[in-house]
Amino acid sequence: MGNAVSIKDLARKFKCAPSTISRALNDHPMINIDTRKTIQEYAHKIGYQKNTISLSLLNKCSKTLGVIIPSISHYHETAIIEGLEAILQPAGYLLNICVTNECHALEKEYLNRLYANRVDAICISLSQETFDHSLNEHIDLAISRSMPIIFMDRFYHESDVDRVITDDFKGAFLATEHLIHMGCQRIAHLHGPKGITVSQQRFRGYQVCLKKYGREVDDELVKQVMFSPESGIEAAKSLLDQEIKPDGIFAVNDEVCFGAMKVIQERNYKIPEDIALVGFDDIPLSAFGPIALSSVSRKSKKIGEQTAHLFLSKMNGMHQHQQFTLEPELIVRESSQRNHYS
Amino acid sequence: MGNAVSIKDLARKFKCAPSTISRALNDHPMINIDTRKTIQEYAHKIGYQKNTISLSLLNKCSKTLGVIIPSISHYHETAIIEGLEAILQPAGYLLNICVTNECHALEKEYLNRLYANRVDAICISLSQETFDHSLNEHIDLAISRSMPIIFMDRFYHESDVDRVITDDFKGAFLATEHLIHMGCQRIAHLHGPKGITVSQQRFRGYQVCLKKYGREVDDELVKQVMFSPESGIEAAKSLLDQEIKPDGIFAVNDEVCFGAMKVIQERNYKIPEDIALVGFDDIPLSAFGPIALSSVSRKSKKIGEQTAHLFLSKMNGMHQHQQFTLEPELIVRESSQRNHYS
DNA sequence: GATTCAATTGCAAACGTTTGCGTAATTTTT
DNA sequence: AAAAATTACGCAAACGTTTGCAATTGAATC
Repeated sequence: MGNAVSIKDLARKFKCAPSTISRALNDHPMINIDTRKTIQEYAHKIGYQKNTISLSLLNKCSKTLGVIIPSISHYHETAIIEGLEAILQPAGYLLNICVTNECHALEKEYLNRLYANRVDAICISLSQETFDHSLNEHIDLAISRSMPIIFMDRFYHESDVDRVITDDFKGAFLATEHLIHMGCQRIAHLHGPKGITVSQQRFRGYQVCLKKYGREVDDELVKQVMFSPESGIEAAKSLLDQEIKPDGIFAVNDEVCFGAMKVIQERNYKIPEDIALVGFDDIPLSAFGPIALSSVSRKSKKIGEQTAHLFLSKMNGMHQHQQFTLEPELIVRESSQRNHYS
Repeated sequence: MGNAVSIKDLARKFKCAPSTISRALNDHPMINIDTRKTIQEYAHKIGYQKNTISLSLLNKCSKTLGVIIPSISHYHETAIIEGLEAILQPAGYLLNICVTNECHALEKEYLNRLYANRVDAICISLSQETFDHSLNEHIDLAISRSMPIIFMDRFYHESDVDRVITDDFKGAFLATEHLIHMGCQRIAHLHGPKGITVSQQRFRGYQVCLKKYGREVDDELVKQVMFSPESGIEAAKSLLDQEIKPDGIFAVNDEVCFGAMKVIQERNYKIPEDIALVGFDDIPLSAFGPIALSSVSRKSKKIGEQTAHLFLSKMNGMHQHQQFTLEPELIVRESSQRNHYS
């Protein structure tokens, strides 16, 4: 890559100053129309392409957005990326995507590397380790360097930050309420990793809904899981091994729910008659499994789009912090649709 | 981002030349040990971080890899990204990820934008449109600009390029052979989009295997699909509406297979007794659906890792083109495991 | 006390591009 | 024909960093 043709090369070729070439290529008004045409044609012919690195240096603007996410293996994250790209590609931006695997050290390292590269802003969904140990110096450092930070999903500051999140509380509330409406008496919850905001909010939605309908929150019906089907399997087994078995399960996400579904079917319970199921995230496959899964859609792509818009507004000089909370939507399918209404 | 502290600011502060600061920060041997220490400590204190954009300009090396993929919503692509990151993060690289949505114009645009940003190389999996219309001038342009291009999965040049692919032919062969061993007599194939290499190779593996075992390839048992469950549903319906119904299906990928599975269950055929199923890609959920899906794993993460190694070797001066073909592996689960062996 | 040597530091160019200002050449106006 | 205005281009600095070479300093040697 050391032999790319530059504006200086063109200047030599045309025996003129680099500035003339620059003006010709940028359709500057104060340039002779013939020289402009000649230069443009020649530049196009030999495949000249502006080196945007020098522009980044000059303009202190790299036309690049840094994205730090804990994982990229779930629908939610990829949909966010799709949403970001849908808005930012037409705006001329590129995305630097960094996956932390829930590791704080990596998050810190990436944050620094993105700053070194002077990306125009960083969108971040915090890692679990960052949460668990309330580690936030790296974020504070980035902010003190006046790097714009936009939180997606997982944030820790209560105010004074830009963020785009889903109303997980409401989503969980809707899911639980739906199970109540379907006549479920003993609604279990598969609770996500503790430190993470989304897990907490979903659990809270579940709790508050039960209380609103006069139900007790039974600790035996709340199991801790990771965001994986394996974990859902374990938790479901433990639920079904208990004396008090659930007749409805609200899981922290769809992967967990798939795991639970497998166990339930293996033990010959019927879905949704014996046990109704509702997941979270509305992953594409949830509609196409042998039993279509009910799920709370958190409009993942929209999170990306909204984040992109927030970012663009910041680039346009909006200095006030903005916080968006998107509305989730309950999608009812076979796994929870009963004819029995209470 | 216009107020970042630079080496010049430090030079002013210490009343010395920028070069002294540079040498101090880089542990240059010819620098007084005390000044070095003082400068380093102060730089760390105020959070100075080298601007790598200027380094990119100077060294003609951006420590960034461009990645162009047709989609990011499937396991395969995200696993590739994980593989790339696993190797390239420790090596100090960042990834510019661009999703084309199978659109040629976008692919061309991104290719150009990545070149403008002077990424160190571009890994690309070609879009379907690029295939369908054999559009390759944009690739040729990039190559003529001496931008290193590494193909993943979907390529078009037969030689003289760097590439990392899976042996799709072999994977399809293994899947088909397995269905034959399971006693299937009428093995259908859900054939992916025509122009795409992987679809063609998988179809060829299916064909060659059938012929090897003395079976006819029945056109009625080969249905065209897109890479989606919806498409799998349609194709399965059309298969089951025919007079000659299959007793085994090899699908071009797992999503399609999930769609087919749904139809098969709705029509009360038993899996695997009436119809055995094998998919491709071994997506994580395939093991955890109510019926665990047999599938050909194409070691998606390994593709990313191998691509990363190929890239690094190119960065280290390896100029010869390298081509890697990874071995797929058949994972047998419930959906095809019969007790009947032929 | 003059010379040599080593240890530090400064200078300036380079990477590729843009842009304000100056200037030459050409045209228009008086 | 002289003055003014216009047109088109060049010069040089700037963005932040590195690095070969020159320069300075101080100490050691003759």
